[in-house]
Amino acid sequence: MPHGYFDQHQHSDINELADVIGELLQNPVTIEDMDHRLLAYSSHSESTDQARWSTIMGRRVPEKVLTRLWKDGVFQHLFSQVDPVHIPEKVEIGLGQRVAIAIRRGSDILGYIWAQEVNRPLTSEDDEILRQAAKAAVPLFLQRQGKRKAEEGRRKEFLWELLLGSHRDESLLLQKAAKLQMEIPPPFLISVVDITEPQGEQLTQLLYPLLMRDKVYNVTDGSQVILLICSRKGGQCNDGTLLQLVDQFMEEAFSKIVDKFGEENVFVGCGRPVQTLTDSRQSYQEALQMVQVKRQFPRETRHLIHYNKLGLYRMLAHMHLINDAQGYTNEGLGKLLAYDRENQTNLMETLEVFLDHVGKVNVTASQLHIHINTLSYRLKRIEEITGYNLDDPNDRFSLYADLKLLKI
Amino acid sequence: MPHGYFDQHQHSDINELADVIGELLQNPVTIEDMDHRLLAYSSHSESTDQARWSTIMGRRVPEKVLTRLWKDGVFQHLFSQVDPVHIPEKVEIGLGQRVAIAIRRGSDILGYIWAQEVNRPLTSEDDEILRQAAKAAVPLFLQRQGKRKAEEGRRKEFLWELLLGSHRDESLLLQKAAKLQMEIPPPFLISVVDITEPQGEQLTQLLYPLLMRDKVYNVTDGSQVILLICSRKGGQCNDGTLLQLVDQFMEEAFSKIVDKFGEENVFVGCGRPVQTLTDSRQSYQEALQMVQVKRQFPRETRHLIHYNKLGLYRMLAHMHLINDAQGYTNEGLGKLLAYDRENQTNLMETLEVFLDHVGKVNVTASQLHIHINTLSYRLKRIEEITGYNLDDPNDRFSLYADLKLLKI
DNA sequence: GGCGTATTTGTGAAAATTCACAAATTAGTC
DNA sequence: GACTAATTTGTGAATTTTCACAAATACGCC
Repeated sequence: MPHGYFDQHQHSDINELADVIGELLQNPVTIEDMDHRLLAYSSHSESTDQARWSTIMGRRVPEKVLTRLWKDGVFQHLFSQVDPVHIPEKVEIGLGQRVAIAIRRGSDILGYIWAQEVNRPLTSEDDEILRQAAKAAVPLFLQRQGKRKAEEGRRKEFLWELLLGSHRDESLLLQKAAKLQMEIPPPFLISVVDITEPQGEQLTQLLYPLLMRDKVYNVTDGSQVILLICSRKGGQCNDGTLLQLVDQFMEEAFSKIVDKFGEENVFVGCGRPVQTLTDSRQSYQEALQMVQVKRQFPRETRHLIHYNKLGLYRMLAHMHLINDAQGYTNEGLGKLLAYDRENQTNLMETLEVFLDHVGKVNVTASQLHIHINTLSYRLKRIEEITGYNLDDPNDRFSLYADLKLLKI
Repeated sequence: MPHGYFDQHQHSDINELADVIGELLQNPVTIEDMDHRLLAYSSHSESTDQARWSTIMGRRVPEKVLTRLWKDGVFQHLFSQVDPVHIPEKVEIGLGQRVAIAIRRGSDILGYIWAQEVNRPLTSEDDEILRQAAKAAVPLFLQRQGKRKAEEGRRKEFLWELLLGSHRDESLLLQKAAKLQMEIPPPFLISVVDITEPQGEQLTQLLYPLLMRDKVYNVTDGSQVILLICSRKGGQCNDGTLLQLVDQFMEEAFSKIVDKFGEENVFVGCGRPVQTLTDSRQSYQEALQMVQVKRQFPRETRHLIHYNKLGLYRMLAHMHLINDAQGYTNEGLGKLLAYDRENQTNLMETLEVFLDHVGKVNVTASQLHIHINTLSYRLKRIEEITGYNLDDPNDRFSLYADLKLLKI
């Protein structure tokens, strides 16, 4: 019957626990939460490896190490079993030989304990120590989680306040943010991720690793997840680098979500970068507008992420209103539509594909599965019927805009 | 000393005068105003030619006859001399041999008297009769002109009312129009002709023959002439045929004006066709907007006449407002502008010419007098600097629109 | 002056576009 | 079924576009 290593006292401090484990194993120990942020590390040992050093300095496991361990299937092991996992040395990422165990409650993983093997190799006896250590850590994690939950609630409340309120007093908002320990160095922006079918909560879970890695705050609203994104290193970040960062973030996030839900169900939009918390609302509105536009024009706006590059689609709603007010209709397109209806042709589609491919005939023809001469014939026909000249930039613009407007 | 043929009585009626001349000359006589509208014709004679017959039936000299007489220099003769002009037969236009004289007061020409030579040839004695007849006609013309002036004044007043007032009661307007004998069968439209330098009055004079031929009412406002244009045959005219008619009218008018003042000084715009007098204002506003836009974008809108085909330029002012309100700027173009400034390049111009020629590289290159590979290099550079993709329709339209917006 | 970078021009080959013309196909009408 | 008109596809040649690569030129900087 095994010894009860952690029976004597309830550990009130997680660092204390780390020290106790370290002493028992006679090796350096670190404890991380589920997002690999450093929670505690044993203090007594002097010798360590590059990976542990970086983790402590950065208060988080380096990305490089994490991705490598993912690739090597270490985490998959940790997820699927209760026992410690022995990991051989991986020189390329500065990771010495070590043992890891997941801290779990039921099927949930709360965090990890890592033990190096620098002073002595770890035996199966040590595995038992780690098993018990993982159990002993659970109450500490739950306690921590409780605090965090409450704080998260207040943070989310504040985020909604930023998104919806129309504020005047920037300094008041800054104070609130500071009280909630939310660092939001400008510039930042608001992004909306909208999924047709699943609940936002599921989405958040999916994105969780990403949300943690970059400086992102989030709230959920029905099928939407709303993100506030800023750079970790505030000072050196201008609008351009923020957009780059978001691009990168979205690329990863998007592929994850699309894998799960299918591209046609996912809509992502970002408002413009803003400098003040007061302007959060503006950025949020823009992100919302983007999502709406992308639902209406999924194909045309598929590759768009940033509000500033919405181009025509930024104007479309306004143009629709103006046209309504003026009683404007594009007579050429009207005639074309009538012609299509009367003759069961599809000149309208032909025109749209043509315009969507900036007038490249071979691309258009192959897209429509027609002979290139057929296309050329149809285009001539379209010019005759509409009275527009496809070689005139303004006529092209009119047709493109009015064509898209017809879809509203 | 010559006989005073018309001394005995003041002719109160112009038809009476025509009959007296006809009897003296023993030949058919017609009297026309300066615009060749029939005012009177002698009644006694039975034999006549095709030209006279058409003139009487159409209450105006046929266009065919007029243009031929212009070409043959007959009118030039009539303008430059006080004596009658003898005109040989012109079979092709059904014009028999005749004599014509201008009715003048000082240097102004008020109208014409025509005498055919069907019953007997006209001698120099008859020329004297015509000279005296022309003199005798002057008071009748002045009297007529006086009436017309007053009526014209009331008509112009009414036109301004249509253009500027915001009316509710269509039937009231119709009544007024009827009282002024202004037939305005719908559809009609308002057009504005704007000349940079000369006074509108001069312009009206230049256009006078055209104004008379088609159903056009006009008023002058500073450097602008405002026209209300409708079809003579109201019932059969729909919007499309009206636009065609206007095209034709403008083609002729435009060439006349451009010949005189140079293309860069002339701006013509037409509002949309409307069905009710109440809507005149709308059409007028559109015509005004067109003229304004054409001043701002003379090259781009040179060939545009109808409001409905303004395309992008119809939206530009609105878009400008929206952008201002949103604080939107096209960052790509901003970068390009900065780049041009720092490196004394002209990528901006390159881009504009490229877009103005719907992406045809050879046209663009020749327009810019550069090698085609230079152009291709610059375009690649433009894409790099702006971050826009010239093969993306939305990007293209954004650049096109925002480029033109920069000029406002 | 020399150096490196940005820009322009040249060459040539593959691919795409334009155009005219002919043949085949389709659809509607009598 | 035969006829007509509209549409589609095919062929071929002249022109244009695209692309890669090399050489020449321009410009700022040390």
